[in-house]
Amino acid sequence: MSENASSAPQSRGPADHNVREQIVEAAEEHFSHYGYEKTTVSDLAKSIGFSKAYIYKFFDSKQAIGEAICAKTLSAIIVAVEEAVANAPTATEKFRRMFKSLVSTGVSLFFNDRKLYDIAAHSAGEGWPSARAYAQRIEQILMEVIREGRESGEFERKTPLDETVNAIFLVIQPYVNPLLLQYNLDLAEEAPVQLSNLVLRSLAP
Amino acid sequence: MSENASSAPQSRGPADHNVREQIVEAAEEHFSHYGYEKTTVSDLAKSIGFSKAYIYKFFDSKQAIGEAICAKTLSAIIVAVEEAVANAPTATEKFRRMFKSLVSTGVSLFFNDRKLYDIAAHSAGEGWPSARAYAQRIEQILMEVIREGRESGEFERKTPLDETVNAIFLVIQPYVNPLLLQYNLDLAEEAPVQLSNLVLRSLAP
DNA sequence: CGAGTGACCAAATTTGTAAATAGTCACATG
DNA sequence: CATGTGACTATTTACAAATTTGGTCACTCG
Repeated sequence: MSENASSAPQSRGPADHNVREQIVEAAEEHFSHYGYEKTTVSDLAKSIGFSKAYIYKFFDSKQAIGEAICAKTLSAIIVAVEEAVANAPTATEKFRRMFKSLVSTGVSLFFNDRKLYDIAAHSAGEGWPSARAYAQRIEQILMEVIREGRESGEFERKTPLDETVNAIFLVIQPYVNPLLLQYNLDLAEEAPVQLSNLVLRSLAP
Repeated sequence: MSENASSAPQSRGPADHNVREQIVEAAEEHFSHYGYEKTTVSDLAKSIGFSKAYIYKFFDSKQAIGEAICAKTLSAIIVAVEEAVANAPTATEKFRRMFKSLVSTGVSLFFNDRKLYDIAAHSAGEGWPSARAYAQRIEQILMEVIREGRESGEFERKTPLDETVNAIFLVIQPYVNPLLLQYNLDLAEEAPVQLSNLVLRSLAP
């Protein structure tokens, strides 16, 4: 939603009409169908009726295309989380729903769009900008929730905010980071509940 | 230290003299040098002067040998943890040291004995008995520490013990499970401190 | 009978090589 | 000049043949 593909409309390569978007669309379809490795740049070019060389006028590399669709995938998760948080009455409940929706969206990505999940996991493993932005946004939302809870008196205020947020971020990391989630799938059901309880206990005034 | 290799001395295969031990010793050396996959059971046999077939009188499979040295590796970590816990005055401090020693021993295994670490990680990923026993023992020690803290009045007593232990186990899991630790190495320094603080806050009466 | 093995097999792994792919560039074309 | 491309190369990948390896068993030897 921020520095995504379709944003930055200013001339970046040659014409800006909509070729870049076409590439992204084709990539999204091919990647989610055949996976990142199995789709070639020529496939993408062919499917939008251009030559492979032209693609490189819009993206520096195949990986850059992967980045674009990875960013799209991850920001869909963020949107789900934002909605979940927005609909919650208290900070306590915001945290619970945030954690839960984060995990369940991730898990459903894993089972329903494995190919896209794999890209996201790879992205997280390599520290691509899309993954960094994702993690950063989550931390940001988390901080807003904690701050709200502190202001409303739900949470304690002694511990430095940064420290609290950082620690909680560490707790949820294994279920939120696509690279790690896949190794914790068997805990995806219980972890959000159990860990929310623990975290909220640690936040008690 | 419990149901390890060299225990169970009763006749298991043919003679019990010390062939089994020789195998384990040779395996430990070869595995840590060349890795599990790169050492063949013929290598092991040759290095102790027997034929490959004879090895199978003592172990059902190559994996069983891997299990044995994996169990040895993991129980070395447990020993370090037990010492750390034993030397701590309070339950609070026991928990801090337990977590810290668990991580630092694991990290040092990763950097100093990568080949052995890889076996442990594989073991954890496949749910081998050695890894299960390791996790179980950690949970057990954790429970003892929490119980002690509850009895001494350091920790709260309202939450069911099982639930508390389970949640804390989930928190430390990513830094304690060899399969996961390797993806969290960059956090190995801060995580034990930050998370200990959070957990102990959640345990406050 | 207990200690120990060579020979054997199916499955996995390595190896060598032909084919495919990411990425570049000089050049069309209107 | 803006839009677009075929042809080229260095590097990967895909694949089949050849080798190795995990595992078994009938057998020897004392």
